[in-house]
Amino acid sequence: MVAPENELIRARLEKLERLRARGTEPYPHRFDRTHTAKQAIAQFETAEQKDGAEARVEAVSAAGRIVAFRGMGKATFCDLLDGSGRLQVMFRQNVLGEAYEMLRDLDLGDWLGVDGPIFRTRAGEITLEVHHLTLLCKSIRPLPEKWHGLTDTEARYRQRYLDLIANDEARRIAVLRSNIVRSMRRFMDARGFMEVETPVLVPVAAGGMAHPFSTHYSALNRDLFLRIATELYLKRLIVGGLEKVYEIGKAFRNEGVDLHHNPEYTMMESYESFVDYTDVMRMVEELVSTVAIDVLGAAVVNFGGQEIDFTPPWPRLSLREEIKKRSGIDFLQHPDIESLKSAMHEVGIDVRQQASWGGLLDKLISSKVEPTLTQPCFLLDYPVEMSPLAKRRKDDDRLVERFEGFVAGMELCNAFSELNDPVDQRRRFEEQEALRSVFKDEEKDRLDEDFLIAIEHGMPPTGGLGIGVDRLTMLLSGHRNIREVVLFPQLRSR
RNA sequence: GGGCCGGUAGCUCAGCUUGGUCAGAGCAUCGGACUUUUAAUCCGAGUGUCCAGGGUUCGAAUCCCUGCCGGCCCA
Repeated sequence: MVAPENELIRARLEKLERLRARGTEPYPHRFDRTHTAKQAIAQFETAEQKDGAEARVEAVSAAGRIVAFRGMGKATFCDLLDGSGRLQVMFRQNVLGEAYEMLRDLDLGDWLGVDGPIFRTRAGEITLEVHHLTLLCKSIRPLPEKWHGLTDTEARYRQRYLDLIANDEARRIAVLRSNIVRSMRRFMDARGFMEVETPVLVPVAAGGMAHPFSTHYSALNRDLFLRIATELYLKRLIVGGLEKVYEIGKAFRNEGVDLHHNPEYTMMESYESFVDYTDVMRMVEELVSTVAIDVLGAAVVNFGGQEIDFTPPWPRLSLREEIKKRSGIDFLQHPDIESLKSAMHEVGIDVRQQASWGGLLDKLISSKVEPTLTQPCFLLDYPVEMSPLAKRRKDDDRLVERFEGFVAGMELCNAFSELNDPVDQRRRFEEQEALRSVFKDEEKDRLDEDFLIAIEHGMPPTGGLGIGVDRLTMLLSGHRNIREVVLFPQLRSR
């Protein structure tokens, strides 16, 4: 039993009992709907084009939540909200007779099924004239205010259903995100990739540099981690000969929450045999522009007042050159920690938090280069220290064939020509393990012995990619805050 | 982790500077009128853990301290 915690709920519970007393079932099992709001309106508009003012569409049945209620005595107007949008419906006493009385016990928030013809009112709104109404669900808790809606950020995140009811933008983002994911799948499938699923619960949180969540599997009495990447499992499949695979799924990072980070986030990773990172670059720019056109109808989007154009090709920028251009520092000239640290200090970067060479360079990139990358572009050729899974360049073994895609100052994706030399891979993992024991506060990749055994069997040349679905949704929806594109973002418990 | 801002009715907010008719408004709700309204309108009514706990005071939504939750900025 719901406690009648206040006047508003008590009043609704009374109505609920009144409805039951009059023989109305407030929670029926099903309803036959012929039209969504959008379809009903579209069909009427089509009829109007043919018949003009005489237009009428008969026998429509629609269903939705009452989100506005305008009673005028013997006539009443309601707005019903369904998954497609709003539909105004009109009730008249002389049409409904006894059934009109039910309106007294309806409230904003109730779900209603209605049947009747569609017409256009004097005020010009396409409206369903209700000949028969069915209560589909009685709501006993009041909705947010109709005009200002729900603006409290915390309530919008904690009770996303209210946000979805009250705010068109919340619905738009949810639908957009779904369309983006569908479009990505279609793109990958069309290119001959197969979608696979790999474990979320893993014995080693490898394949990236992040602090993992840990858990315990009771049946096997074994500690496990939530994956931080799908990379190493997908590459095992490449070893197995699946050639072109991708996975869209959650990865987890046991780290802080900010504008661009949620502890669980969605990535698409893909691996393609026989290609290198230049092929992956072409795929990424095509993927993103195709998805943009698919979901928005254009490859140009407005993001925070700036026009961002995803049309390929995106500029390929050398990481080394960009850093030099923005800070004057050539990282190849500073191969040791102290030298790099003092060079960074000289250009005004706070280097107190970073201890390792890779950590410092990462900071240099994020403070001097990333903010300048507004239009889509790729940064190429990272130092081997920060990229233990990528293949070295043929012309310089201090650098690897790796790129990251940036848009609006935000990292969108990360990709490389995958390292398939098992001896070098083992050495790189060992270096990461060594770095981690020295720099305990910094995340380094972890050695995954099973993965090493896999690639010792031979992995073909492979181009791999990881692209953030949340980030892409932010870019295409125009929101800077990841919490706007995640339906249920992580919050502190209350 | 640091700084700043916020938390008052179901929702959106005012009140806090200057402690004392300050428990307020609009929407929503309740009662009444109204058969083409659309933030419907008109008449009348009731809203409450003022985030929590402690302190100062004759007296605290208001001042002080601590905590919780959220936002923004920085690290």
